[in-house]
Amino acid sequence: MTKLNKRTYSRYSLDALALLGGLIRAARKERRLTAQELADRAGISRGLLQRIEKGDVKCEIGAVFEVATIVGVTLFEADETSLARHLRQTEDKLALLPKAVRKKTKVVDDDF
Amino acid sequence: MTKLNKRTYSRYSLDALALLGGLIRAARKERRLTAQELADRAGISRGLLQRIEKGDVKCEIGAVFEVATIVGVTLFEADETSLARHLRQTEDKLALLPKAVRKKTKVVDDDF
DNA sequence: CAACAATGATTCATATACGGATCATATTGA
DNA sequence: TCAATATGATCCGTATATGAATCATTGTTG
Repeated sequence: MTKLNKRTYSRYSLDALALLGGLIRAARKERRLTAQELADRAGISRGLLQRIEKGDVKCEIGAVFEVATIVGVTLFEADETSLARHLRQTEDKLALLPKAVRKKTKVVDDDF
Repeated sequence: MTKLNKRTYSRYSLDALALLGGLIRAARKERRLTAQELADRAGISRGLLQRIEKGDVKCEIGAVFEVATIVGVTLFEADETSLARHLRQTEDKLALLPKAVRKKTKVVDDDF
């Protein structure tokens, strides 16, 4: 079966991605790191780093986050401890919500 | 040639990714969206959404950002206009930095 | 300016992320 | 409770992202 489903991206997603790439690039230059050097540190190829800095949508998010972390671009403006705390809070919040979302059956048989 | 290079990820990257996935999941439930519904809106499969909410490092960053955007999880705490402004500022900053990083030639002729 | 290093942009082979299908389990509403 | 639905977790075929290699161009330093 041919898969011709082409994904679409909102303007916001594209801008956010471009911004993230730009921040990484700026941080790398500030630290006077070669593209090759940063790529090596992150365990990726120079080509992939190029695409990341361009804001390419088709990149492993893990690779992008790793590169960002290495050059000090923080995604959540939070240090590790506060990140872990935030993680727990999110988990707690999830515990309060229903575990499955059930859609109402169209026909409402409403005899109180 | 077999490629056996396994990537590594810092604790921070993994936590940040898990947090992002958790935030997406929580936002989805708050909006009472089924996994299938959100996946459809984002133009991805339910399986991929599962991995995204788990914080899987191997996902297209574009897909993750798109899902996050749909449920209202903002990465940069910025609306679109301010995002665009931030983008320009980053570009300006880059213009000030040297375009290429040149390493000092450190090669010492040490054959003796 | 000359030599050299970094970047940008290709191409290609291959590892792999993806969609789709399926099944089991969990959860909800009646 | 029961039936219906959502979720979780597989497996598989295929589209594709990745690494590696290469070349041209740009930028840097001596």
